[in-house]
Amino acid sequence: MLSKKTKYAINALVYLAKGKRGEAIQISRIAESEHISRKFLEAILLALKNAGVLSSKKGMAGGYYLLMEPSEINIADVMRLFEGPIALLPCVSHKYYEKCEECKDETTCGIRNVFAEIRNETVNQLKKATIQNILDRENILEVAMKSK
Amino acid sequence: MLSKKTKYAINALVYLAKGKRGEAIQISRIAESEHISRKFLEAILLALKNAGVLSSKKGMAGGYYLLMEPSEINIADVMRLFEGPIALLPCVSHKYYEKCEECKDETTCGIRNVFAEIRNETVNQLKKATIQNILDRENILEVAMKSK
DNA sequence: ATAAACTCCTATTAATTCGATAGGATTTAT
DNA sequence: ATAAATCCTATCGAATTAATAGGAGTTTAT
Repeated sequence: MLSKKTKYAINALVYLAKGKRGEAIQISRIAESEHISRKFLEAILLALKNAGVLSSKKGMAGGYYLLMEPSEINIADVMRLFEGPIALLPCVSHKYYEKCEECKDETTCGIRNVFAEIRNETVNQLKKATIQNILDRENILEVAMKSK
Repeated sequence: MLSKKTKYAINALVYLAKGKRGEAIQISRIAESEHISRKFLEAILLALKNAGVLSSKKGMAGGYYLLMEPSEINIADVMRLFEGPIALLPCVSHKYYEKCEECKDETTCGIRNVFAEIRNETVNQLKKATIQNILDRENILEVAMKSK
């Protein structure tokens, strides 16, 4: 399961993507709308900023705004930022590789082989899931529900 | 990432599947071979027994043995047993469903829609990954390495 | 200039989960 | 009987997660 940090990050990104591009939005507005602790969200937005996803404007009328296009922000990257590796085993992670303590031979390990495949498919899937993709689905679903 | 519990469970299952069917193998033998704390492994095997994957024989010359076929034991079920839901959000879990605290409308939530798809594909993938599948891969890999 | 309204940053805390350990009860082959 | 195994419950320390606190720094309206 996703940690609350990751979930809140996605909520905030979707919220920002729904607003006007370039317009700075204050932490407290997002926190209120999405029911997130303001101080907790503060740390999350800061991390997204340091990762280059968001940018911010300080001072009065300041706030956060998207730096990347919603179509370029994907769940895989957001998850890596807040949860660490997507791979289920350290020995199949690209960015956080670590040898399994007592693996006799990595090249012939069936477990590793299976989990390597799982990792690859999962990453592909999570990369396809962008913020833009989420917005598009929301629109489709809303239209579909109205015509019911 | 998988917890050590889940990882150890898979290691133990592969170990048991490599041995003779029906033969009871002691916890300490598995623990030694796979470098797992004996007491910790005890709890893991007990859980697998209660889940109907393993069975055991008490007393002298006792131990654990597979109750299910290696081709019927899949990673999805093992993960559910030790990690809980496979879904990344509670609102898209089948077996552990929970409403998201502040979701205005579940039927039009784009986030939910995306993560529902991710869940389905992930479950399919993890169900295909059986213990038998791991053994098969190991054999293939070993043959391939020898001919190098 | 100054005060208000923001972000930025570090530290702390409370609660939960994870990995491991301890010890005795129960069962069974010899 | 006894030795060797599983069964079961309880506990503990460490790590992680979620949240809070407080103030330093920055910008802007007035």
